[in-house]
Amino acid sequence: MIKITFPDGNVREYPKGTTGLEIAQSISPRLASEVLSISVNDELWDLTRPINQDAKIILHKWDDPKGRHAFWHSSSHLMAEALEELYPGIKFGIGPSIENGFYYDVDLGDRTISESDLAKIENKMIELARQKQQFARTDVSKADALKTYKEKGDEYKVELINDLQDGTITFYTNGAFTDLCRGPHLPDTSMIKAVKLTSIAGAYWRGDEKNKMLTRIYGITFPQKKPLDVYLKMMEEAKKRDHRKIGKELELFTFSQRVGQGLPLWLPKGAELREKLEQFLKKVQKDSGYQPVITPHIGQKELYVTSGHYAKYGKDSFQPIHTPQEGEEFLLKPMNCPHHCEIYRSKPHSYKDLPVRLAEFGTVYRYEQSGELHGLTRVRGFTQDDAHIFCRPDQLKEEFIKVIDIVLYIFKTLDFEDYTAQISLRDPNNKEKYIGSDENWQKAEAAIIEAAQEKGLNTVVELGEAAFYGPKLDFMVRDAIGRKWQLGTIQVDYNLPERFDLEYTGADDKKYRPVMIHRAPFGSMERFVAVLIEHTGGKFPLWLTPDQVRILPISEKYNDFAKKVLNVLNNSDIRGSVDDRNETIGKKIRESELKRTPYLLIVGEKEEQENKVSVRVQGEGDKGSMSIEDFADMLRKEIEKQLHK
RNA sequence: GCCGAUGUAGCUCAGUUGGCCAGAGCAGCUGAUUUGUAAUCAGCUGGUCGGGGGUUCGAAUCCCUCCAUCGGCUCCA
Repeated sequence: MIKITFPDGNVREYPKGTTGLEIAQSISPRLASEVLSISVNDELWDLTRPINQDAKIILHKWDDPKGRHAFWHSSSHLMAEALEELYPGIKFGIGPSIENGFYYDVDLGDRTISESDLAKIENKMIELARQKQQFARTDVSKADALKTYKEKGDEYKVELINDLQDGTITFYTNGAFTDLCRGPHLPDTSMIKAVKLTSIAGAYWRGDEKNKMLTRIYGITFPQKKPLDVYLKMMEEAKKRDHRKIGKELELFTFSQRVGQGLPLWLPKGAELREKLEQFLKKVQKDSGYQPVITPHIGQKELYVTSGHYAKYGKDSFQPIHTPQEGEEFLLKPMNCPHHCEIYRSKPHSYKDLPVRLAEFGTVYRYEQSGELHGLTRVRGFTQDDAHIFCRPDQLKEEFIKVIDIVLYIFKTLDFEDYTAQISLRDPNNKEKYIGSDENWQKAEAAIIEAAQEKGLNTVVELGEAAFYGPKLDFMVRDAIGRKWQLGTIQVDYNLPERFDLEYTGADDKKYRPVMIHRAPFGSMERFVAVLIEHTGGKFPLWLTPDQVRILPISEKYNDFAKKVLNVLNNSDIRGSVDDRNETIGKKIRESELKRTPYLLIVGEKEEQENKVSVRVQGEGDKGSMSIEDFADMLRKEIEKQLHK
């Protein structure tokens, strides 16, 4: 007998060689039908693999990423089996599970697959899944594994196996398909009930553009039909919320081929929205001791040679601007930090002055690869809500915490309730990629980790994701339909103060080096507005929305009264407009509803006589009439509540 | 930058195997109507079919090339 320890600490005895599936069956048949994979002593296993020693186990179901991982990984093998049957001789790269589904990279030789072939593959997958094929695991020696794939002529698998250690190699077989795989897999294919192949794309073998481009087929599967429908609905909803679509509908921003790729043009409504966001953050920053500064859009090449950015990004940036003066070169600024360093240098600093917090909504230009550009989330000219904090090393953690407070205040105000913080540290095995001393890196990394802990942030640590000059803390938010976005960032930098020879005088009259913090709570105005659009579906909070109120006269006879109402509202700092067109009230309502104007005021004979307005709330309908003052008061209270005043 | 797809009026889209002056709805303009909670009616204007080149008696439709957009890959100071 062996002892099995459950997550709650319970211990039960089972015969040696018991499988995860049998353990699940011993608890309840229902659990056995739902369980997808098992952790055995923190290692992810197949449910059908015999357990021969005492072990700590966790059973993973669909609600657990480790359960879905097995499900989608098995689905990827199922798709491979279908592909091999439909396209004999096809070669396989890798086919992992991903956050939402799975993919497989395949080399089709001379053949091609298009979107229209996907249904055929899906049907084949369903057909094979119904055969209840078992996933059989076999240990193979490296020599045998190589032999198998050399005979099959699959050079990709051969390359993968060459990198593996003998004794750790396993194959999995389902039906006619055998694949090199670490597992784990489902007991059999019958659990895969709903299949959707979502897209086809090119992907380089091993992500290297020097290698051959393989065809990547993405898909997602579910244990029932219903969650697939829910998923497909969610995808549709995401399409509806696409900021590029809503940005057009609400006339927030546009692009022009003639102006150039990735260079957004902010339309009046969008500019107004963006301005509100800026004012909001400026107020918060003023209260937190930041000092606004303004710097030019270009700087001498020397500036970026000093900062080190020229060496690293010069080739891939907008190229230098030349002047009539021979040899003179300027660069469009790709970041604001060097300018701010020069501001710091403009006068001597005492330890008593620190921290110095310089803030600027600074527009920067980066030559992103053309294929990278995407709506407002990835552009070539954008405005950072940037600030640089110069502080003493002993102030670092406290300053870091203060920045976290600002970020969290913003998230709270804009209803981003679900967020995590990613701590990006350097890759300990690849230290030469980074600049700065070991000691400084350790200090900075410790300060970030401690600050995040003290604020009780939900964090994940990523090694190798740090910037080349320092570690960072990035905030990832989930929007209203569950998608993840990276927003604010806080970065520690020991490098630029060194390069710009920044200093302050200590109490002992000696010179010291300040530490620099880069931070942008929004990230960039462009990206933040894009995420905000997708999060809200274009229904912005009242304080932020460009048009808070639209006044709709029943007919032209009441235009004068409508203008009077608008006047009263304007005097209460409420933004609005009158729809004085010669249109029916039904049409005016429809258009304003589609523009997502939060409040519509309908005014006609009745309202004019009683000096009242009829209120209609966007998406909710008629709310009856009230006096203009009461309405203004209601809006004022709503805005105060949104801004936590 | 790489692979693949797409590009028709301000917007959303039709345009059959290459064949009469390239269509619709919305928007816009003009007129009628003066409206009570999601589209009033009528008329009109508007397109070198992404740009350039080619094949053909004839090209939105076929070919080449450039540009842009979309889906990925790589990248993201």
